[in-house]
Amino acid sequence: MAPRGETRERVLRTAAELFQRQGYHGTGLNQVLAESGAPKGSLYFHFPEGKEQLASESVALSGRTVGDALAEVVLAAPDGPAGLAALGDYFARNLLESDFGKGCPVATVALETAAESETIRAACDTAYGEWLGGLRVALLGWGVPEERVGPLATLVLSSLQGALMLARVQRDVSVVHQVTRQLAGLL
Amino acid sequence: MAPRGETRERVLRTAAELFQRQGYHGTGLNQVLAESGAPKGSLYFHFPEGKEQLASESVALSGRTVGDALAEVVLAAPDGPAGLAALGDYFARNLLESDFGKGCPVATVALETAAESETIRAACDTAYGEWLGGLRVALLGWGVPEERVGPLATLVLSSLQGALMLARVQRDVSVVHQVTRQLAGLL
DNA sequence: AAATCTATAGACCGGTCGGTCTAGTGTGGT
DNA sequence: ACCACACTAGACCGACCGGTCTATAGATTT
Repeated sequence: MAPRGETRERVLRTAAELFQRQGYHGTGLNQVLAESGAPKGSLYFHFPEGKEQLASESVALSGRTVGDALAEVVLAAPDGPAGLAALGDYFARNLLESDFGKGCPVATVALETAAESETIRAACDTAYGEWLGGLRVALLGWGVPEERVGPLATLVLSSLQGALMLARVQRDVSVVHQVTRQLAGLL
Repeated sequence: MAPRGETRERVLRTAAELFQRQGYHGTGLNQVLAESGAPKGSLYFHFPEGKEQLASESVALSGRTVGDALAEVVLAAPDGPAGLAALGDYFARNLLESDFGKGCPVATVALETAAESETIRAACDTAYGEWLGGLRVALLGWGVPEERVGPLATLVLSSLQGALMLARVQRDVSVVHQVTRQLAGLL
């Protein structure tokens, strides 16, 4: 038998990847099970509240994973413009490597379920809240005046999210760089 | 019998509304049929390529509808800041009136299907292209220098799209206003 | 070694999915 | 009057949906 918690994590990671690529309603539990190699019984043992719980935890996991990666990328940058460029590069690379299959790991599920499942909506809200917090810290570190940090972090997150979506639609990452370059000019 | 084309349009309008609220995979054809009062045979008579065609045309319709409304709102504005504020107000009102059910009529379907259906992806791309074109014209009219118009229109569209998504997730329109206010400061 | 608990395993369920098919109905042309 | 044609109407299909259930295997405790 597999070690404690191993199956749970494998299922969760598979689900996170599929939800990111195909969205909530576009991803079937059977597919998650097939790709993770787990039987149905295990799924409902580890996630007794079913698909909703699986999606909530997937969003939380993705949010944390990407949030950590972003923090690393951003904190390594010497100044604001470099940091924003690194941010854009990070997402652009993910887009290209997945043939535009993987944009924001939260956005698709967020839009699909915001009005349908309070649980998932809250998980998405939390994930974005964490990113916003990280952005504020980074902006402060780059010398942005304290009273501008809040709105600016919001603007950066919004435009990055929009750019990520447009890039998938256009199958072209240039919009991401175009946006981050202009954001850099604001600092 | 209903007049020529009447059923087709009723189905299309119902579909557009449902796709906007629930996304592509979250909307069933049976629901579209039930709400529009059409039988299944009519659907496949008017849309022989099925759900994909219905979604493509819905996106095109919504894109045109909202695009026209935006053009009206924006062209009525005396200057850039007023125009951007009007843009934000338009979307914020839609969000509030629908209890955060209706954000961008294209975004959810776009994210869900960009990697899955080339047809729908192209329709979304066209819709956003039209909006971008309208934005460029408006910016030019507000005296933005010609070489800045392209990138700036992209930034406005991106950040507005991101803000619309975040607003639904946060169930709060303030992010929309926060973003349009900062964009206005860029002109 | 017996008992207990965690987790796996997958058959099974009613319901809904997108899509097809055949029959019929109202309308305009001739 | 008749015929085409455009459109309506909904029964029907296999596939798949999320979810439940019972049985069992492996590890852990006593």
